[in-house]
Amino acid sequence: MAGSRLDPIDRHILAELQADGRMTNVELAKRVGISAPPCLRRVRTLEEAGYIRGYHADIDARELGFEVAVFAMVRLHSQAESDLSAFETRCRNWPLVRECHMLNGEIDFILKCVAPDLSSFQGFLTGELLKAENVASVKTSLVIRCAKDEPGLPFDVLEERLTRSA
Amino acid sequence: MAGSRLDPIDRHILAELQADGRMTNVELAKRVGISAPPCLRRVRTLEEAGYIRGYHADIDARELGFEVAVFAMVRLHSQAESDLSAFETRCRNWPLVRECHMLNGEIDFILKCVAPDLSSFQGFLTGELLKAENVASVKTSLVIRCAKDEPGLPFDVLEERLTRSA
DNA sequence: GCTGAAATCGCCTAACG
DNA sequence: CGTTAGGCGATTTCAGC
Repeated sequence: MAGSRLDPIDRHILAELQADGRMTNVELAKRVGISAPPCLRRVRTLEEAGYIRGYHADIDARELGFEVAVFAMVRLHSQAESDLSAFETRCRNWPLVRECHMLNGEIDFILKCVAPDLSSFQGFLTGELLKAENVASVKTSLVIRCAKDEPGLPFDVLEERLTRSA
Repeated sequence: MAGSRLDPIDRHILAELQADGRMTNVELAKRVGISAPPCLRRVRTLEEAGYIRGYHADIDARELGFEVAVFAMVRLHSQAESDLSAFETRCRNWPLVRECHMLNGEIDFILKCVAPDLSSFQGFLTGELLKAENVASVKTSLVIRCAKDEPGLPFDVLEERLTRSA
């Protein structure tokens, strides 16, 4: 099983850094029960192995002036691989699109977008997304309110699985 | 406009910490062009004012053993406020549900879920979500692949807006 | 008010056992 | 993995703009 190449201390490190990515190494070491140098070595290894992709401040979108969030469900005309990846490349270049996931089922892609206000989103929608090549239809849903937005992964679920399979 | 209570240095700090949340304070100070002490004070102020909600390591879900991601579109029978918030509370207690957004339109909520594998997601779907009170229907879409998943916000869009309105 | 300079304290991070 | 130790960063204090 993936994730089991990591020992419990590594998983503990990941869980702590997910919860507080700015924690000092000595604090982290104390929490996971080892001394600072091996702890730092583990963190570096986890970074280089790709378990840790980066560290990011979590910034309040509304406070910063991004008042609207929108999910856009996109259907394409062609689902040929070259057309799919062309659309993905376009999404990566649109700053208002923060996430782009290819889905199974009738919808080809779901996009999570942010914008300062409704009119700037509509500018993007009509001026960019709907005009883009190969886009057949776009259904948008405004986020009325966000009830939960947890950054990472549920480590408790992982631990439960690993102890059960042990 | 929101976000304009911040001066350009504050916005620069936020952008840098969004890009690398583990940057040292002296490096941050160098990048934003002030010395370390006032830089640290600004960071603390931004944290206390709620602009910065936290710092999180970005962990690779697949590497950790979360192989599947799913979007679930949920409709409820009742949209009375007490019923909406009851559903939101349930979502907050489901570890596999990482995001829960209330939407306008025909779909009441969109949930972003992760799971170690399909069968554990289906266990959650049939054992928890579909059984939950007030849930009328759930349409799920598996994420085939993720083309873009940027943490954070597009600061360049913000800067462009602010310079244009200045 | 703000910033920057200096000084202290604590942490980071080698090298070694 | 732990301990030691030297260098650097963090953070307070204080002076200046």
